[in-house]
Amino acid sequence: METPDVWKEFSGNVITHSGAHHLLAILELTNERGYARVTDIARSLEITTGSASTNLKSLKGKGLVQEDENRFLSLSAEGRKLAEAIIKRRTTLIKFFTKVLEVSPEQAEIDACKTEHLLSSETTLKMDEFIASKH
Amino acid sequence: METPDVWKEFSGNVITHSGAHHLLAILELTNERGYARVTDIARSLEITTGSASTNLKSLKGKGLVQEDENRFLSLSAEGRKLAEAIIKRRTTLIKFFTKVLEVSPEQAEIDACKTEHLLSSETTLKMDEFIASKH
DNA sequence: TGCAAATGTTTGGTATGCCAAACTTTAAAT
DNA sequence: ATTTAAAGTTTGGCATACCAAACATTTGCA
Repeated sequence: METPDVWKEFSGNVITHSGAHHLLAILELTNERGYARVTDIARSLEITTGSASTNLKSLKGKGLVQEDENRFLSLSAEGRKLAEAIIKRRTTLIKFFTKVLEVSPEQAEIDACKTEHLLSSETTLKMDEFIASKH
Repeated sequence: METPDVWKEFSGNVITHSGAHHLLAILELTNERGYARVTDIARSLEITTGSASTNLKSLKGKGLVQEDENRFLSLSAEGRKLAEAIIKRRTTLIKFFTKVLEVSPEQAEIDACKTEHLLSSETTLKMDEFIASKH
């Protein structure tokens, strides 16, 4: 039978798919180019600057993103922690899907991308341990 | 670097989390009680009948849900196929998480619920094969 | 038959998240 | 210095998806 308390947890996720990718974009852009502006993030995610501007305002409001006097964006400590956790999850997922399950790299990337912000730390940790012990 | 064509696939899913659970509710209710009305689905998912009514109208429009002259709802052939595929995925995921990864049953259920409509058939098939070969 | 309860729909509100287009601001280049 | 280009924000529109509350319909019982 349905278990409503479980299915409704979907909407209670700490970060949305879109939000997660904005954080990742900031992290990657600053690592690769040294800076991340609204335009850079919009280009990276292939959305309009208008959408990026609105989304980033929301992330700023949540204390995950900061902006300096020259409009350069960066992650707050909390945002950075979140982004790094997601990257860690993605790496684990892709490794697990391709190495353990022998899923094609293309599909593994898509599945990892769709679920990296949703799977619990318990499950990804267990995947990590599985890889470590058997491979 | 970001791969926007991949991250954007999230929104291109065939069915949303909410939609999936409406289909599952219809399937389970008809199996267990023989019928499914708007009220039954709303109660099952713990949403208002107003929300259920609107959501089901949309699913009817997509040809996944049908309604007879007495307002009893049922799945179309396509809707049934989709719902059964999701149930199959959920079963596989829970089994894989608990048996292979040794994730707690509670967390396995939550993670399965969050990702059952998102993971590709390739990945879930590989999980199935893994369970079959090693357990 | 007629009214009350059950069932179902609609409306207005909130929130996310995308777009296009208009607008403002900032920076650069002649 | 003025103009043009780049960068950023705001607005209105669309779609999903929830809610509460008002409204409509149907059903069942007295």
